[in-house]
Amino acid sequence: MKNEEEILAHSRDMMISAIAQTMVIYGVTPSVGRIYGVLYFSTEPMSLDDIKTQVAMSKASVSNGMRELLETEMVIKVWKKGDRKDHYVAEKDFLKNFLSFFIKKIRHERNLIIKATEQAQPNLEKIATNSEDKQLKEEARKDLDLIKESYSYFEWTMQLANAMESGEIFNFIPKNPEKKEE
Amino acid sequence: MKNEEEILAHSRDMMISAIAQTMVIYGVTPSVGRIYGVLYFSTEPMSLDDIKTQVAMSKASVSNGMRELLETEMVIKVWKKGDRKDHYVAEKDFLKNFLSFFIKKIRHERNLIIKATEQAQPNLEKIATNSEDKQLKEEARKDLDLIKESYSYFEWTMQLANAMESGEIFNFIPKNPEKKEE
DNA sequence: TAATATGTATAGTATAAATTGAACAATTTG
DNA sequence: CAAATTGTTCAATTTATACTATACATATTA
Repeated sequence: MKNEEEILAHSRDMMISAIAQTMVIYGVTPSVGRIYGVLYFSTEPMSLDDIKTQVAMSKASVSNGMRELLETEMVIKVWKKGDRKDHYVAEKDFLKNFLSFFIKKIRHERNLIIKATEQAQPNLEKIATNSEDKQLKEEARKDLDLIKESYSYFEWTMQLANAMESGEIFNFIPKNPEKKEE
Repeated sequence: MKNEEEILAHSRDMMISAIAQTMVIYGVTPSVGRIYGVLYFSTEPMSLDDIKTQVAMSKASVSNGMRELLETEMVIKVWKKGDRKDHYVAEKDFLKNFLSFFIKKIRHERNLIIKATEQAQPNLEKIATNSEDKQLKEEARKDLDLIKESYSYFEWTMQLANAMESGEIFNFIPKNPEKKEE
C-alpha cells in the first residue's frame, strides 16, 4: 500500500498526462503539453531548470517548448526578484486558452482561403464571362459558385470568432451558471 | 501567355492547395487534404483511380487517406451503377464539416480529463479530508480546486458543442444572413 | 471455376519531426 | 575583467509518421 505522498504524486501525474493528451488536440506535442501540465499544478512560478527536472527533458527542449507556450499565451514569463532565472506561470483559465486558440485558427483558416481566392477569382470571372469555350465557361462558373458558397461559411465562422473575442458569446452560453465573478 | 484551360487548371490548383493547407489545421496531412480538395471541385463522383492520377499518389495512400476522410464524414461513398469501382463525393458543406469536427474534438477533450479525474479525485478527496500531514492536505485541496474549476470549463464547452449539434447555435449566429433555405 | 478487377493490409523505405548535446551569446557577479 | 550562470541556437541523432510497392483477399465476370 502506497503512502499518501505517493498517492498524491500519482494522482497529479495522471492529471498532467491527461492535460498533455488534450493539448495534442491543440497541435502541440505531448512533451510540450507536459510542460504546461506541470506548470498548471505548480503553485509557484517555475524556472527552466525546475521544469527540466520535473519533466525529465533536455534544457533545449524545455526552452523550445516554452517559447511555443509563450507564443500561444498559454504560459507567461514573470520576474522573481532576487533570482536571475526567468520564471514561468501557466495561464490556468482553460476557457481563455481555448477561445484564443480557436479564434487564431479560425482566422488563419480564413486567411489561407482568402489569399488563394484573391488570386483565382478574377481569372475565373474572366473565363466565366468571356470565354468562347462553353465547357470551360461552365466549369469556371461552377468553381466560382463553390468559392461564393465558401464565403458564407467564413462569414459565419468569423462571426463566431468575433463573438468569442468580444465576449458576446457569453450572452448565448453564460460563463458561470450559478456562481462567481469574472 | 497561358491559354484559358491552363489558367482554369492553375486557379483550381491554387484553391485545392489552400484547402489542403486549411485541412492541416484540422489534423490531416496535406496529401489527405489534397484528396479532399480534388473531390471538392469535382462535379462527378470519383473512383480511387481517378483520384490517384489527379493527386499523383500511390493507390495505397489514396485508400488510406480516403478511409480517414470517410471516418470524419468529410467524404461519402456512392455507388455508380454499371461500374464496379467505388466512387466518392466530398461533403461540400464546410460548416457541417467544421461543426462535426469541432464537436468531436470537444467531446474527446472532455472524456480524456474526466477519465483521469475519476481516478484522481477520490484519492485527493481522501487526502484532503483525512490526512494528518498539513502540507499534503493543503496540496490535495489545491489540486481539487483546480479540477473543480476545470469542470466549469467543460460544462461550457459541452454546452457549446450541444448547441452546435442541435442547431441551436444558429439562433445566436444565423446561418445565412440574407438568402437561401437549408 | 478460371481470369480479371478492385480495394485493403503488410512490410519496407523515405521523409519529416522531435529531442538532445555542445557551442554560443548575453548577462551578472565577484 | 575573468568566471560563472542562464537561455538560445545549431548540428546531429533518434524517433515517429507518411508513403509506396508488393502481396493478399474479395468480389465479379465470362
